[in-house]
Amino acid sequence: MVVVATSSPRSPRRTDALSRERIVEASIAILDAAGENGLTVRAVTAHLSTGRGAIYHHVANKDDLLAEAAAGVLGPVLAGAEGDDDPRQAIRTLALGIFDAIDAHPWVGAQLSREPLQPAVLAVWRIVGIQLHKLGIAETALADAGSALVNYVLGAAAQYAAGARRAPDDASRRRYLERLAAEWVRLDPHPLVGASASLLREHDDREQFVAGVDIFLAGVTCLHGNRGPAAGEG
Amino acid sequence: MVVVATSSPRSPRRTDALSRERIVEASIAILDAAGENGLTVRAVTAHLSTGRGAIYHHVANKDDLLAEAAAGVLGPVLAGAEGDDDPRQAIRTLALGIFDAIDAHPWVGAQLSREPLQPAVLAVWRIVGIQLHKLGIAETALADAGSALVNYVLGAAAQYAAGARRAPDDASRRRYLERLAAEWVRLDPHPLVGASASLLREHDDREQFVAGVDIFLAGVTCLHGNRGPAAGEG
DNA sequence: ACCTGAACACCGTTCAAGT
DNA sequence: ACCTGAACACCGTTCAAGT
Repeated sequence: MVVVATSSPRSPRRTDALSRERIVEASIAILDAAGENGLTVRAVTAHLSTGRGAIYHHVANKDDLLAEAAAGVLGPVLAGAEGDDDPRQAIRTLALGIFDAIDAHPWVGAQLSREPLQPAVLAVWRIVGIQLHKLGIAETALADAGSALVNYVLGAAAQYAAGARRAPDDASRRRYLERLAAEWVRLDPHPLVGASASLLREHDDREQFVAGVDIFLAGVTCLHGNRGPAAGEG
Repeated sequence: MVVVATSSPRSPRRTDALSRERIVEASIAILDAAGENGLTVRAVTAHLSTGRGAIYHHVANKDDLLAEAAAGVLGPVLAGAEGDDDPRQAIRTLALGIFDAIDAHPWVGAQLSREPLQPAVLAVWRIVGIQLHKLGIAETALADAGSALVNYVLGAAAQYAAGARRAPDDASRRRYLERLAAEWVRLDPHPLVGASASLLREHDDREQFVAGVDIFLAGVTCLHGNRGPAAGEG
């Protein structure tokens, strides 16, 4: 995108002139600071020092605003995720990029699960499809594996983000997990629950997330074994 | 739960007396008929022919109402999902039960991704954990496999529900997929996209969903191979 | 063409007043 | 104790009036 500057020596124009970009930028700032409930048309227009109705000249409605904000966050992540030689590594990189973006902007998680047609989600489908194709998966198996992987990545990232929203810093996260573990064992005397609860306190969301990606990759490889002997099917 | 009836011959009381159950019941009916945006305190109280403030004697707030409604839908599904001999089959049954519940009540999908601590979600964790334990998975591997599976099931079901919300009946679903496939190939000339787009038109959400569960189970089995030779790790 | 801000038709929640 | 419904403090969106 080329920006042509007017060549006046001291620019008389302020950084004015509402635009879709400026509106989306302000929305992202508000969402990060105040969460999804904090995003109101009044907050956006106040942030931009303009009238309440002004944004409707550049954006259809609030849903559009939210979708555009999510695309603004994920755009760079998705743009940088195509060029890796090893398909497995490319998928891990993409998944972790999405995880980190949602971790930094938790409201993105809910937004991605809301609208399957939005461009950012379609881009994820595309990248996953290409990498799985490189692994030798095709036809229905490709569709099944692709949807499984995309749904896991988007679903899990949203799930972790929901937790992160409730516990923004490390200390509150520790308290949160402590409370969850305690309530867990209180509700359920099953010995397995006790063991899981103590693991819960120490686990790392990001590592667990990518472990899930690896389980998927192993499953895909196993079922359509292009590497090692295939496992039997029940 | 035992209901004790007053023994008057012609009951003078109507089916009155607001209760948490009646309020949740009305909320589910409204959510099914009008979607998540249709659930307003005014709609609920009108449906129950009472004052706007009445429900606050039985329910904390609107979030509480929504969580309780989701629990009301999933309760029976989760209660019936514990007793199967084959762990893999038990997991498939649970996953499909959740899928069908969300398919019938799409608003449940978004609700499950919103609050990780809600009882219904904890019940899913519990059941999945027990079944994976039966498969011989333990410790960190159990935590990783459990979180992967739970996140896939909840995430995927929510994703499919988001699609179903936009295309309630068969005809509109066909049009929806047709539009998506067309736009897909228009945006992206990659040959892989063309093949995927035609598969998209014929695929069955439910079958694809359970295929994802199977990929997961295969991955878990492969990585901690208690059946057949384990695949190597890169 | 773009912006303003009052006005409209809604919300969730509270609370004095009733029974 | 439970219910009522007016009142409060908000919303998203529209639109005549301005520049």
